[in-house]
Amino acid sequence: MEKNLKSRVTINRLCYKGLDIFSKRGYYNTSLDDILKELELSKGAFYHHFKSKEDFFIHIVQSLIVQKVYALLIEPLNTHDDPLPVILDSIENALEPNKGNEMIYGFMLTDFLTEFSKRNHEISTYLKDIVQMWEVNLVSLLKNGKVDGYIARHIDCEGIAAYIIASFLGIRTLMTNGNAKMVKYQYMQQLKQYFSSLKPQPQFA
Amino acid sequence: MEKNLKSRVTINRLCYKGLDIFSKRGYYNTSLDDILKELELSKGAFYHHFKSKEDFFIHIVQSLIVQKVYALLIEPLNTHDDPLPVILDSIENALEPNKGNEMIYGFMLTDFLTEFSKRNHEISTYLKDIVQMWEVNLVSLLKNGKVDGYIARHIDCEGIAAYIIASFLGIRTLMTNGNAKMVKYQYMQQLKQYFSSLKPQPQFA
DNA sequence: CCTTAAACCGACCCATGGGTTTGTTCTTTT
DNA sequence: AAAAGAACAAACCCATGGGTCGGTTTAAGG
Repeated sequence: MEKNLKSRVTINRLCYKGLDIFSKRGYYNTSLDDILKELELSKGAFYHHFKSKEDFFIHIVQSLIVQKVYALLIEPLNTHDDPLPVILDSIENALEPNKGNEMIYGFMLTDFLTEFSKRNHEISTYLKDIVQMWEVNLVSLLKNGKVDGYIARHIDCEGIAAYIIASFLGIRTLMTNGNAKMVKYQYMQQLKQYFSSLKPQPQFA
Repeated sequence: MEKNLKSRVTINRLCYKGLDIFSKRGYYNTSLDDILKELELSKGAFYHHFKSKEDFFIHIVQSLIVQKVYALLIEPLNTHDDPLPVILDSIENALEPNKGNEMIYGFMLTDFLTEFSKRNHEISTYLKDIVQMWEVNLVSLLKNGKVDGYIARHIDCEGIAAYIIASFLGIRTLMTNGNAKMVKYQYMQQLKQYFSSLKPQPQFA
């Protein structure tokens, strides 16, 4: 195989498998050997492509995770329709179990955020940036929605965004039991309920 | 000092300092020596009182953490008033920075839940039990509130509880930035907004 | 070809940290 | 007061895991 190509293939295999295992077992609870064994690669191979485990994970964050969050939670917001159903759909979709191999619900931003918040400031920053990117886009969409009359004028759009994000991050923690499906259903119902209170109230004048 | 008393004093010092440091730096990121050094105790002292680090933490959970959650989030629910303001108050209070020494916001249930969910099933169970205890009490209070006409009849009380818990757990993650105070304010505002949608709608008949 | 360097292997190094063991100092007990 | 055991000190053991290093294979270029 061509050298350059082979290199990229190996890097890709490492990143995908790394994200897979990291998101299942956690970053600090996963050794490099855990990943390398499954890929039948050696330490030498790894350290030829990455300068450290941390460097490796940052690479994963900035390629795979950013991309995933963007596709699931941000790109769908690029619309001029009523914001609330659009947000509901994107969240519903993001909490769906992966169609593919495993039952990883939604994605792993929450877990990583918590795991790194006390242990690695740099990685924390990258992760928080992703959340903030989501927040910015939520706020923007909501403000447009307010202009278009989909959302009551007295509502604080930044507050809504923070609340949506908080509940989304939190629901991941609750879904780690066996009752994930039920919890998700309850969550979506209440999110709808909350959203209903954000609409402009019908005028009786 | 009397032997028995001295023993209890040491155990208490270990547990309080342990919870303090664990909640700041995380369980797996804290070595026993980190704790023992601050207390000027030795490994021998520790392993005289506890059979392992895990055993130590379980002891902390079942004494200190349970007690803290109970005092902050469960005991206040023991009322027959309108549930919604009561819940609001208890959460507001639980997110308040500790009056005492440090700026630990609210408490650390979320962090520990996430940290152990993938690494220690037994401890996870104990922590989830605490959350469930909270949930049960929330549901109970909400159902009473429904009977008393404080909450609209068509609302799912289990859903409300799950949603409250999710958002509470999630807000902790967002509050780890510098803007904790602002985030908390936004969160409380939106929680109020959400709660307003749970009240029985005024009848125009 | 034959050199060169990228890609990779695997043994090794070493700091960390949970846990053990041996020994010492007290208090309690008889 | 002497034996016994609790409370602790501190040196030690050892598995784990990130990172290094010398060597080997393989593809690219002259």
